Amino acid sequence: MPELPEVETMRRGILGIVGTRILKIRKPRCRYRPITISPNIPTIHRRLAEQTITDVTRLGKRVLIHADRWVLILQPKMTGLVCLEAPPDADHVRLEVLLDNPALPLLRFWDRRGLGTVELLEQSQIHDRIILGKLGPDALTIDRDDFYQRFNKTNRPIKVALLDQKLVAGVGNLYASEMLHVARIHPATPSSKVSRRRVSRLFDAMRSILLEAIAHEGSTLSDGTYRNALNDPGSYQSQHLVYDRADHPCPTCNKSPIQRIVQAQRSTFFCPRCQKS
DNA sequence: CATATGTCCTGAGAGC
DNA sequence: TGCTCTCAGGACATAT
Repeated sequence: MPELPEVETMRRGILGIVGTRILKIRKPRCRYRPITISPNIPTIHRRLAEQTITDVTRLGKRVLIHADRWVLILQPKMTGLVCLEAPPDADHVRLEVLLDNPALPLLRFWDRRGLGTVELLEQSQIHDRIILGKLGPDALTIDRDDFYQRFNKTNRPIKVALLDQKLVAGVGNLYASEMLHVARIHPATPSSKVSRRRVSRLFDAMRSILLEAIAHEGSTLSDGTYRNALNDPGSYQSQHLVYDRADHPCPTCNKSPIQRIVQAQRSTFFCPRCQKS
């Protein structure tokens, strides 16, 4: 579930490792099927050991740890976490980075479902291997006109288009429903048929919701999986207007119940009264 | 090219 | 109580 706000919270949570030297990269024994790690651990260790971390950045829903000319890319996907404190449990730790810092001795990549990935690339490979053909502009830096042009070019339902990382990077299933509600747009509307005025409203809703969600350190849903780097839950779930609130009265109009529909095999939540066409 | 569907994975919760 | 079944969804592979 980690989307832009959760991944940005992970990034900010481990910023303190900048300036620290990497001692060792290792994979704890784990009874589950191993996650995808590329290249293999000994190679990653050989390239990163003794290198100093120079920056931690975010690319869409990935966390990037920079050291020398290398970039360690952590992709949490559904249940991945980046932990500086004790992870939720010891069984699902997928990668450990030992650091030369008594205050922050160990960075862990934890992932219960194991769909996440770890990849080490050279800085010079990032554009061709991660951005090109995969990622559009970041949801927090794209400009209003580019946003409109991109969503005007596809006929898919606008909710489905919002999940396409090639259009705009960072939005996922939860925040897509929330921003469409605030923008008062029906999620099934073909994207190209949404008026410029409404797309502009969506742009504003996207920015304000993502920024507010970051301020709340993301959303920890009822399964409790998502945690920040210190193993604390986020609090934006208390601000959700429609997500996972089927049959609850719409908090905006106080009249219609929130409706759940399925689009592209994913749940969408909206108010049929507030979000027409 | 654009769009749609299938797949990966584990644990929580439902239903019997 | 303990079993089986369904579902959650990010991103990529494959199909139409």
